Amino acid sequence: MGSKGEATRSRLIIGARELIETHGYSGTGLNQVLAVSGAPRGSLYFHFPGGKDELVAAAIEESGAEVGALIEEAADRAPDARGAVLGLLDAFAARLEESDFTRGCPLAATALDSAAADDTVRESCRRVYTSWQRALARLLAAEGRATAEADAWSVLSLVEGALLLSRSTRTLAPLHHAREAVTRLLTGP
Amino acid sequence: MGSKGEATRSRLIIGARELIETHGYSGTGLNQVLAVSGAPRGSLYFHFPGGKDELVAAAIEESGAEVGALIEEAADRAPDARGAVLGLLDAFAARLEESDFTRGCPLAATALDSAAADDTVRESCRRVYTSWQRALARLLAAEGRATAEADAWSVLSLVEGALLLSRSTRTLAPLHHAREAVTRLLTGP
DNA sequence: AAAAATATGTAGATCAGTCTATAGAGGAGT
DNA sequence: ACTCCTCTATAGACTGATCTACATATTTTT
Repeated sequence: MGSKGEATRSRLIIGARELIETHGYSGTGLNQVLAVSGAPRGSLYFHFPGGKDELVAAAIEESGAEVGALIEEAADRAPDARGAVLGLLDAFAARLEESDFTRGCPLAATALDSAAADDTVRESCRRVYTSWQRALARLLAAEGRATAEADAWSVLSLVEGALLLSRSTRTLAPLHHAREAVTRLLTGP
Repeated sequence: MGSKGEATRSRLIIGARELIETHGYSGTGLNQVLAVSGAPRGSLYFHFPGGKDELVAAAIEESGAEVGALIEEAADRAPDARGAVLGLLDAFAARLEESDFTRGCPLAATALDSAAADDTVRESCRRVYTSWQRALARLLAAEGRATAEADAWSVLSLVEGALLLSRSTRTLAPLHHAREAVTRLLTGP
């Protein structure tokens, strides 16, 4: 495993991540990925014998891990679960604004347009979303919240929906109002 | 304006709606649309000189109007805004389950993967989402809720996020938990 | 030298869009 | 009643580009 090979593999995943986040699975061509990452065609099928599906699945998992780390980071920084979610929303808002509303949830576009398609990619999306929900549930359960599992799903729904609407309307309003909603949801019992 | 022409135009939109809902903008080929609707290629460019973008935009608007009617219908049936949203969630849950988790929000896939596509489609999505938010805001304002505008965005985020997650995980859990969250959000001040 | 990785070339399918030809309906004029 | 004319709509072939995947050859690393 030469470091050169790993570097090329990494560049391919990075390129795929950038493209599928904004254009989804079908909207991303391998030629585009190759152009962005500067890798030759042969390298793609050497590192990802499964072709497009394997590359996209790897990109999804990597993006998922990155957001997972973002959740943990926000949890470390904030005094409680509510603060962690607010921090997460702020981080997403900043990302969305910096990218001129092209980068919201890195999985969403792919999760939706591959839902009826390939099993590999769809399964990756399912696994990543579930891992995020579990991370949130852990935070909520750590505060003794009885409905941690359910609340984690609701909070994740709120965040994902706000990202979708903010990106589509090109306004931070949905994300902004999601802050208030999270505060209300995670206050009290 | 023969009725024959209108019928063909309608069949094209119906076919486009079915396909873009599950595969998004990029994932839907015009050949597929033609095959599903049984219309010849020439008819497509006769009724939609703007090509794919114009057809998809028309499909988005029609789907948007249908969901808008669904909101009004739920509002008529329920005693208050909270009940209306719960009815809407139930309707979406039924739709999702009946379609084996392929049909959630009819716009979402297109809204996300058409970020780079022509402005026509993106603008249609933005307009439809905003119209849904306004419909919800009217319901909330009618009950004297001061934060109707903000709450409408939050509720819509919650619904859209739950649809996304339910479809991706192939479970009704997110939609189910969204019911509880809506109840909590729309109870009290 | 053997294995790992890179570098192109190419195949076959599908893509959106344009082109020309033609069928059908309804009105006008004789 | 009949033909002529026009507009609407259908019908499908065709184009050039692009797509994923595979094949083969070359370079780099161990």
